[in-house]
Amino acid sequence: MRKPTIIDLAKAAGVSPTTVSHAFSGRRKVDPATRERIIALAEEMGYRPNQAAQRLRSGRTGTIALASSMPFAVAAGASRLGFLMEIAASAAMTALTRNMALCLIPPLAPGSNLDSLALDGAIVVEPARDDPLISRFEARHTPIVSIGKVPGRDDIPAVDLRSAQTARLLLDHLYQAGSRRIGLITGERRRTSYEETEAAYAEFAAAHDMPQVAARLDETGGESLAETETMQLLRRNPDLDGLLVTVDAFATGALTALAGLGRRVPQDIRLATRYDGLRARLAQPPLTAVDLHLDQIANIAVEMIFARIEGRDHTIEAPIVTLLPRPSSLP
Amino acid sequence: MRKPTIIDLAKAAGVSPTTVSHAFSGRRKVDPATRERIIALAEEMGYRPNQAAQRLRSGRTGTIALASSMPFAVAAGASRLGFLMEIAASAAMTALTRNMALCLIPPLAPGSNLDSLALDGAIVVEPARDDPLISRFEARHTPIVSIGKVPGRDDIPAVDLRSAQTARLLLDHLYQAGSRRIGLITGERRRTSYEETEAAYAEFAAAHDMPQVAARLDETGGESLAETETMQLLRRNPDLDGLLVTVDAFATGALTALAGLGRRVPQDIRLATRYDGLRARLAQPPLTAVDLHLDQIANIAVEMIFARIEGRDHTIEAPIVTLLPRPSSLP
DNA sequence: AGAATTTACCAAAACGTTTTGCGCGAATCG
DNA sequence: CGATTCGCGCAAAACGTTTTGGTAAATTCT
Repeated sequence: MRKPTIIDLAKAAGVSPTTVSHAFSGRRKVDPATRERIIALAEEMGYRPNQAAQRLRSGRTGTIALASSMPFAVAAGASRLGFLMEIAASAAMTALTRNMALCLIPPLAPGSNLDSLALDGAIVVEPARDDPLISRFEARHTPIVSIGKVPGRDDIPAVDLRSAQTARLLLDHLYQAGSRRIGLITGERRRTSYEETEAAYAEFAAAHDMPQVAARLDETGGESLAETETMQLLRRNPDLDGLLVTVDAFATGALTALAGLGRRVPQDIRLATRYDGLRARLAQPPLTAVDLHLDQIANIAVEMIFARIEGRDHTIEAPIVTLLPRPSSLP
Repeated sequence: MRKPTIIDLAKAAGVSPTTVSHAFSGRRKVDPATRERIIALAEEMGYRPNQAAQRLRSGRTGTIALASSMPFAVAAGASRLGFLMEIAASAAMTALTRNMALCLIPPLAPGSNLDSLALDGAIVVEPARDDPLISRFEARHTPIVSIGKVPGRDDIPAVDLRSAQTARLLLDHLYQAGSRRIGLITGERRRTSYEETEAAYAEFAAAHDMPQVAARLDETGGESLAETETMQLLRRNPDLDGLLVTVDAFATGALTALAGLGRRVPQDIRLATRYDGLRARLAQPPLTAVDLHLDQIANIAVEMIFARIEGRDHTIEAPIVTLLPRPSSLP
């Protein structure tokens, strides 16, 4: 009573294994009648092609990597959660439906064993300009799909995170909520989301005749760095009445700073961030954020890397982002 | 310039593929000298055994499942994070070092495609008594390791979550912080962690001559259910000055209720929970919790399922839990 | 010294697919 | 009507391991 093989199925259907294979793969014509008979019989017998055999034959490994260059302190943190894990959960599920396994790659311990594991493709999350992750995979000829464009690399397929649009959405919202002097805090590394946000901010500032007050923080600094830097920022620019902070850990750090300075949120100064994670939602007050639809993004990334592995080239539009207004910026 | 195979390596070493295989697996004696020569040569040529071939030959799939019976509302939530993901992240990494892929199994959509995917083993997270997940895997003869014992099933290998000890730790702490009337909130499903906590609570109550005030909530109810139920609990037992809430989402719900009732935390009533997630840490005030060392737990579970798959039976002690006192229970 | 055992290795047969080249009858073409 | 194409199907050769049943030579036993 072992699992039926393609041979068992072929015998039962009175055809050769070849025909069964073609019936499933569609790589050659088979008579529609026989095809249906085979499919039905397969269903009945509970036949599933053996993956190991398929992979051996095809040379594929059935594994795709999910890698992030964000330092753990931000990407995963002491609690190992957030942005990356949210993507991982969705991507893992979608990969499953494709009979692919998703491997989480730890943030690049230098000279790590990354070379030892065989991969069909890699999904890279928010890479920075000249990110070593990218060159690693390229050196191995591993197909890449990026979540968030790779700065300066339009040739690498990516799921757009729509950061420019996100920034405009948040800035317009802060403006409508009454803010006239808005500051910006992003990260130091050159990621597309920061660059687009900064550009949108510059444009917004110009359009509203607003002075630019911006800071870039070291991502490994986390909440505490954001706290001290926000303090300084407000000391130098006491008239700030709005703050756009792209990284959620920075945003909660900023919130602490504001509380320390005695600025009331949202009455004196309004605060908004990008990623709608637990941090944003549980903050006091809860932070206005944007629904990036990360689950869909993750699925799209998997579909795209899958297409890429198969040699097809398939670009899928990223979902539209939507604003999630919360007390941190509401009157 | 394709990847060297065992045959290439055998030729280079002047032996047969058989010998190379044995040199690596150690399943038969080979001359130590030749063995070393082979290993060195393998290193030099960059030989890695082809996994697909190994799996085809051995009949293994190289995939283990990570499954939870907790409803998404609690286990993953709108943000898909928490307990489960924390385990997933660690387990995935450890699995990687074993050349195994970890698959996240979605919480059992009834009649789902679970049967379709081939698994070498499954790690089940905090199963309940008579959990359908368990019977599913057993029906398929898939080896199981449970994180948190399976109630009533001492025959299934498990990594103990030490819930009895955890409960005692928290109860003693609350007592030392001044609480004399402590209430308990757990979940409805019969999970070992609840059962052990309840037992420890009963024992503690008896020892301290304290009346028992306990509630079990529907896990799908989440924060809002916990809020209303906590209200009721306190209305009926206004003298409560301590609360042990095992599920973090319930704990934050309770916190909201307490605020609504005008009870100050920790002055009037002290609160503690079990899982030290983002929720506990970000709550206002931050919640006293316990470090379960989930990363280690996850690794242990992977090691155990791995041993189990290979036919060995290997039990590894769970790490000792440690208290994380926070303002929710500190004077 | 001959028999029995151990050592060190090898050849060949799986494992379950997919792919390639080929055959054969039927349909189409000039 | 002969020649060509097309549709449908098959046999056999990979893909890279591990395992099993061997065989000589070296060692040990009696």
